[in-house]
Order: sequence, then C-alpha cells, then structure tokens
Amino acid sequence: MNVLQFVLSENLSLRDPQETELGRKIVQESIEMIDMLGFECFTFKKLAQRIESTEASIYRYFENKHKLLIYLITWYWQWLEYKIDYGIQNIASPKQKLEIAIRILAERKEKDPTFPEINEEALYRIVIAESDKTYLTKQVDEDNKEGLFRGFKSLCKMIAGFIREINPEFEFAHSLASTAMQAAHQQLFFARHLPSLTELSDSQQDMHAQNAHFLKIMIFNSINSAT
Amino acid sequence: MNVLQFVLSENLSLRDPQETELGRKIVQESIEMIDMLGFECFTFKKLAQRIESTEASIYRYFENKHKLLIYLITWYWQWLEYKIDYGIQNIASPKQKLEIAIRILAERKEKDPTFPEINEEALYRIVIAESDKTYLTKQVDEDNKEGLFRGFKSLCKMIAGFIREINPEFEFAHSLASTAMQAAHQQLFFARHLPSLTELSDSQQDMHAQNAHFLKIMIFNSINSAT
DNA sequence: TCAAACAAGATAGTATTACTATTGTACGCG
DNA sequence: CGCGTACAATAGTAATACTATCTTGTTTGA
Repeated sequence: MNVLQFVLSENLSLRDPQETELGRKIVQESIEMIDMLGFECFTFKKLAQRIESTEASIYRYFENKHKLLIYLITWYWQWLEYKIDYGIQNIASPKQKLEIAIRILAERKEKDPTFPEINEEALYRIVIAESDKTYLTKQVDEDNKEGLFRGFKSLCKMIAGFIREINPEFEFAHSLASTAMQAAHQQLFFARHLPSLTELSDSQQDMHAQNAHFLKIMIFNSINSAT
Repeated sequence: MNVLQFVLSENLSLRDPQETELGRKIVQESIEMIDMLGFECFTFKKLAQRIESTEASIYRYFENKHKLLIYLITWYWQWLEYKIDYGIQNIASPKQKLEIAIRILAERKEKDPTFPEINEEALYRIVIAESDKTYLTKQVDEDNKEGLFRGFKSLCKMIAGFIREINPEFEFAHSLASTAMQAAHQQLFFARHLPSLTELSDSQQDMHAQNAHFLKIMIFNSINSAT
C-alpha cells in the first residue's frame, strides 16, 4: 500500500485502478505506451498484449481510452497542486507564493518517490503533447458536467487566487492563470518541434528556468498594469 | 474565378482544390461538416455522401483528413495575415501596428465577401476547437519539414516583429506572440465550455473586445518589462 | 478530327479500431 | 460449502481509413 494516493473523481474510472494489481498495471503501462506511441496509436488491445491481459479486462476499469487519458492528466494536475501546496507552506507573501507556483509549474519533472507506480517524466511528456485533447472534443460539456476537469480547474483557481491577493483589482486573474498554465507546456512543445515559435531552445541547459523566467515576466507585469 | 486566392503549400493537397468544381465543394462543405460534427466524427465517407461524390474522388485531392484540416487552418492564418497586412497600411508606429494586429486577432470573424466559397464564421469555430490537433501528433516533425505549418509561423513572426520594433531588448518576442495567438482562441473556448477558467463570458456582448483588452494588457506590459 | 490524357464516378475489398457480450475458472471469505 | 470477486478467453460487430481497379465522360492539342 502507498503512503499517499490521490482521490480522483469517481466518474473517471469504472473501478478504482489504484486498488488492484491489474488496475495499477493498466495505469503504469499506459503511461509508457501513450508516451511512446502517442495517444492516437495507443489502443487497449496493444496495452492488453503488453500487460498480458485482455481488452475486456481493461474495459472493466476504463470506459474508453479517452477517460483513461483524462484520468492520467487529472492525476498530473493534482500532483502539481500537491507540490505547490507543499511548497508554499508557511509563506505569507502572495508574490512569493506565486513565484513558487510558477517555478513548480515550469520546472523539469523528475521521479517522485512518493508515487512509485507513476513515471512522472513520461507523464509530463504526455501532458505536454496530449492534454489538450482531453477537452477539445464535442463531448466537452458532458465531460465537464461529470467533473472530469476538476484537476485543471482547481489549480487554475489556486493560481488565480495568488494573483488576486497581489492585486485585487486585476480583472483577468483566471484568464492569466489559464493562459500561463497552457503556455508553460506549449512553449516546451514548440521548443522541441516548432522552434521558430519560441525563444526557448531544446538544447539549452536551462530551458526550464528560461521558461519560468518568461512566465514570470508575463504574469507579474500583467498583474500590476494600469488598466 | 475569384479576384483573390491564397497560394497554399503544395504539400497540403494532392491537387489544388481551388481549381475545380469538386475541389471547391470539398473545401466548402468540409468546413460546414467539421464545424457541425467535430473533427473526429467527420469522415470522407460522410463528406462524399453530402456532396454526392465518392470517397475515392476526395482522396484524389487530400491524402487524408488530417491534411485537409491543416489546409483549412493554414487558409485561416493566411487570411488573418492578409487582413493585418491590409490593416497596417501606412501606419508607422509599431505600437499602433501591434494594437491593430491584436484587434484583428481577437475580433469576431464575419463573412469576407472577397472569398465567397469560405464560411469564415464556421472556419473560425473550427480554428478555436480543432487547430491544435494539426500539430499535436507524432508526425509533427515530418509535417513541419514539409512546411505545413508555415501559416501559423509566418503570422507569429510578423507579430514578434512588431514586438521587437517596440522594444528590441525584449527577449521573448516569439514566445509572447505564440502564447498570445493561442490564448486568443483558447480563452474563447474556455468562455464557452469551461467558464471557470476565464473572466470572459460567452453571454457578454463585448466578449471579443474584452479578449483583445486582456491580450493587450498581457502583451504591452510584458514588452516594457525590466528584465 | 481523332486519340491521348485527365477528371471523376462506381464498386469492391482490407486491416484496424473501439467496442460489447458471454462463458469459464481460480481464489478467498464467512 | 457456497458465494462473490477478479479476470481470462473467445467471439462478434459496426465503423473507419484507406487502396485498387475499372469505366465513362470531357477536354485538348497535334
């Protein structure tokens, strides 16, 4: 048993994959496979072969691969929120809290021994390349009603809260927070695949620090604007 | 024949759809269908039924539906660039040029009689909901090598150019430009489907003006930052 | 004017995907 | 002992994303 585990929305899975051997295997191996193959080429059939189980068995945990993806992405956002929560303990200054949040958002992700079953580095790549696909669908409204996007929304609210603490007059706290959260990942994708869209470079060592620097400029200067 | 037509990359289509009746129909009707069904539910078979042609005939114009989507999105970015080019005629001040670009980027899109075959309003909705899918794939690097993303990159470069005219010291011109271009559409998507992520509201009349206002705050304050 | 070239319709076929349904079995618990 | 749970095994289906081939009708240019 784990020391810590996140409680994800009930609607995400048919049965809690953290509770059984097979469930944990599904989560663990699907991260590796989606990272390697990309979400479109990833199928339950291939996953079943890899974990030496059957398609039907996987379907008992996740309604379809879309829900599984949302499950993984949600886990990621909860993890980040947990890290930020932890990071701002005993810090009173809202500016400092926001700075810490940005740093954690942008920093390179490494294995977290608290969650031995999750390959956070692979999951991070999945978030960068696939997370938008969770909501860019025709069923977004139904999925949202079921609370499937709480992970992202919750962290956005937290960051927007820091922003409003700094300047309660600022009228676009949530817009700025969501824009920054998206940009944090998009810029890394661009750096790797469409480098002419960004100043970040995949080859530079401090890419993640540079990304945090960019986000800080964008956020802090926007907050204290005379509107 | 049209007065004006954009020259899109050769690699986007197997044969130029602007040249034939069938080609124009494919483009025209695919816009309506993707807007209505969403990209995943849209198929060449359904399109063929609608235009009373055959799947095989459509495949003679576009290798697959992914390329067709890129074709449409590219058309959109070229159209925006053309509108901005037109809008900044005889304007010398870089600040003003950037302001115009932001306004055009964020404003509500209406039918452009210059291009009678294209339903710009539907295409705009497609860009908002589907454009990220053009590059969030495992073949992004090959597609990029073929020059399929020139439309987006070109406009990004243009906007980054305005930014650097205003402040040549600013080190994240392209990052800021790409972030703003993405945010411009994302915020509208959020306003409609995930309203807790934005201050914009689908119901407010001046949503697009508000969006432009948000982007201006973000961009102009970032540019003149002391780094 | 005749033939070659091309556009596009008609038809058929394939591998894969995303499921659903049913049955059988091994294990643990009261 | 009997019951439920977990899961394997197998089969089947509709739809998708193509590919291939053959035919017809139209244009064109020598």
